Amino acid sequence: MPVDSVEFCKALADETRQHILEMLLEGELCVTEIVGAFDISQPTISHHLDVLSQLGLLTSRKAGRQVYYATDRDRVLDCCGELQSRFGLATQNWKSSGSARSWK
Amino acid sequence: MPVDSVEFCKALADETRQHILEMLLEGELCVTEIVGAFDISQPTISHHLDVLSQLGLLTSRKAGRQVYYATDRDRVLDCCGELQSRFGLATQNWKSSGSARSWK
DNA sequence: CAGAGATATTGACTAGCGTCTATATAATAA
DNA sequence: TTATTATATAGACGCTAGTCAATATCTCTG
Repeated sequence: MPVDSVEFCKALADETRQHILEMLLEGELCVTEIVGAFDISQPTISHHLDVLSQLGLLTSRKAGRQVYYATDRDRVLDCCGELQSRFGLATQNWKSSGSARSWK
Repeated sequence: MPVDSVEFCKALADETRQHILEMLLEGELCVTEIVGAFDISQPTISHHLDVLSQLGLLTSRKAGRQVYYATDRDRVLDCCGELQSRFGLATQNWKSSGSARSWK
C-alpha cells in the first residue's frame, strides 16, 4: 500500500525517529542495541520502531529472542520521491483530484 | 539558513498545510482566497501560513490590504532533496557527525 | 520447570499542536 | 474621520503524541 505523504511526514517529524532511520540504513540492529544509542527508555524506542514499521519504512526479522530492524531504503526513497513530485514537478495536480477545486 | 529535516517534516505533517503548499505552487493567492478553499477559520489559515513561511517554504507580497502568498518551489525541492540524501544516498553519514556514535 | 533476558503492551502524565472566538492592527473607501 | 475590509495576534480548549514505569509475553538456558 502506498504511504500517504502526510503520514510519512508525521513519521519523520520527530528527531529520534529520524535518527533511528539513519542508524538502520547501515544495517540491521536489535532493539537493545538501538536503545543503547539513546537516552530514551526501551518502551519508547519500541514505540518509535512500531510507528516506522507501520508505514513500511523498516523491515524486521526475529532471531531467537531478539528482533532485528533495518531501514527499507527503497521505501523511504519512494516516499521522498512522492513528496518531490507532489511539490516540485507537476503544477496542476491539486486541481485534478476530482471535479472540485477545494477541500471543503 | 538551511531548513532542518525534522522541522521540514513537522511543517508538512499536516494535511491542510500540504494542501496549501500544493495550491500555492500554481501561483500566488491572498489569504481570503486561500480561506475560501477550506472549511477552516481565517486565523487558523493565517497560522498555517505563518508556520510555512517561518521555514521559507512560502514567499509573501503585500499589495494594499491583501497579502499574497506563493510556494517557493526551489526551497521545497531543496528540502526534499536533503531528505533524500540523508536517507537514501550515503550510508555512513550518521557516524561522521562527530566522534561519538550515539546521541546520548 | 524455573529463572533470566529481550521485546511488546498498558496506563498515566505532560507538552505541543490544530482549532476556535474575540480582538487588534493595517489599509482602503465613504 | 468613520466605517469597512483584510490580515495578524492573543487566549482558551481539546486532542494527539512522546515519554516513562510497570507489567506482560516470548525465548533461551540451566
